[in-house]
Amino acid sequence: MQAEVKTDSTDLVGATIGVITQHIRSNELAPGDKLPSESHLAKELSVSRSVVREAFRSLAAMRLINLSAGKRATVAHLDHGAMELMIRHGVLTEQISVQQVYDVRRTIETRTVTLASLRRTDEEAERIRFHAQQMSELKAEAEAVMEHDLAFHLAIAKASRNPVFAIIIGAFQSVSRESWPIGWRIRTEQSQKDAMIGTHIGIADAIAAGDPQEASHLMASHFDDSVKVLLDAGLT
Amino acid sequence: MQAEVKTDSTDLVGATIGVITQHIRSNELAPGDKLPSESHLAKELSVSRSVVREAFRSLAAMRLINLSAGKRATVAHLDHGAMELMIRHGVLTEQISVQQVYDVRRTIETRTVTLASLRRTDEEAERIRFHAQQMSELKAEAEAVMEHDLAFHLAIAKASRNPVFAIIIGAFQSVSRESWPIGWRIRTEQSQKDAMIGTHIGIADAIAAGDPQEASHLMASHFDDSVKVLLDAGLT
DNA sequence: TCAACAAACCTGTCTGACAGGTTTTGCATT
DNA sequence: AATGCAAAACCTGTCAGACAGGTTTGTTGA
Repeated sequence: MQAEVKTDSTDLVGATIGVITQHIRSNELAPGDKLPSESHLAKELSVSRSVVREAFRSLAAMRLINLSAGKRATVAHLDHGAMELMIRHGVLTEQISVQQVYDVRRTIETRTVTLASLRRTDEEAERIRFHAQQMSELKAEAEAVMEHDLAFHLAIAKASRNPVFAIIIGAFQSVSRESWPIGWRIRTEQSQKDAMIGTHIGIADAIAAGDPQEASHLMASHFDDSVKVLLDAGLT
Repeated sequence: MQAEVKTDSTDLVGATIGVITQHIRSNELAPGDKLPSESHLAKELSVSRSVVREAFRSLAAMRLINLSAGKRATVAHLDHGAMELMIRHGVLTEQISVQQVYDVRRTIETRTVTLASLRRTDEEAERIRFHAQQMSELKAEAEAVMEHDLAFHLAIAKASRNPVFAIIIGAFQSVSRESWPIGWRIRTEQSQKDAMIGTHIGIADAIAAGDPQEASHLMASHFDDSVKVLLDAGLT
């Protein structure tokens, strides 16, 4: 930890953020490790506690650290929360379209499903199949189907054993949660809904069977279909 | 804008963040549009200015809004800054490996290069080729080669016309900037460096020629090679 | 030894203040 | 009436001090 914040910097908070991240780096802090208290840092850097607080808040917003009342701030585990808000903001302000999100998902998920087929543990395969089956069993309740659908895709991303994929897929959840009901409603025939759920079960089977080609092929079809459905719904 | 923050919420700042994002949404604010002033919001929500300030800071950390002294806060354009810090943090705390980042890049960039081949304007093709050529011309200066390499990949992502791809690729830059020199040093023979630069020029040509298959094939090879090189360097 | 309690510490929030930077207002001049 | 400029109003960045809770730690008494 440096003794002082650069005084020439016109941005005290920014400089303080730098000191803190540097502190994490140079002390090789791991998730869960504690950071110095606000007042301690404030004294050490000769800035007011407000400045340190705002720096902490910024880092917490990006989910780099966790804050909670009374306790010291700790280094955070990787989390998709910040990116989720970012993507949501992009869609909200019309800088990103839902179609574009789906294209990214298709690109990534044909990969995660391939990796998951190769690397999944039995528990992971079981978990993935569980969500697909729940979609089938609860098909009368749209909300429940959606949640299991989202959980299904996230479980596959996690089984890919690459946390970056899991973060990105997780970040899309909030957007997916808004577009999903539209896709469900457009599939007016029960057969269409069954087909969609069937694809999920097929993917789960392929992953369990360790068949990456079949799995990625089904995943690609699934997304092609979803994109088509959303286009039919007039969602750009 | 609501008149009051939920008082039962134990997290005033969190609630305030919610009110602000809701304000952006319900007023359909676009990038550049102004937000209310801190004191105005504080009065309206019956909280202190500190709370509003910390909420603003949080949003600014995620690059959802821009702050600058004296001016009002504005809605921000999409930006990869927040995600960049997030990924960096993940690598720093050893929750993500460089290899994993490269796998994600490979997955995404074989797609962006395909899209770029199909959608690029002439200017974009020109810009992409420019960076590849600069890599060749400045091959004595590692630093310059690296910057043009990074710019090359980002230019392709932008030419894909999907901002989400550009954000993700942009977010990896800070990590790439640290691993790149290692890959450069491992390529001890000049012929290896030339081959690597040659691949970039080949990709630029394929994009200019509108040949997505050749482009994505070359990009895949490029990443296979890079991953191999980093593995040789002992980078997990 | 162990459990309850108190002290020390920490974060969350509030108030009030002041130094600059920015925008608006209104007046004076053309 | 239009224009240019200076003052006023507004805004953010930072600071100091205060107090209500929640958390941790250490001490004391059973």
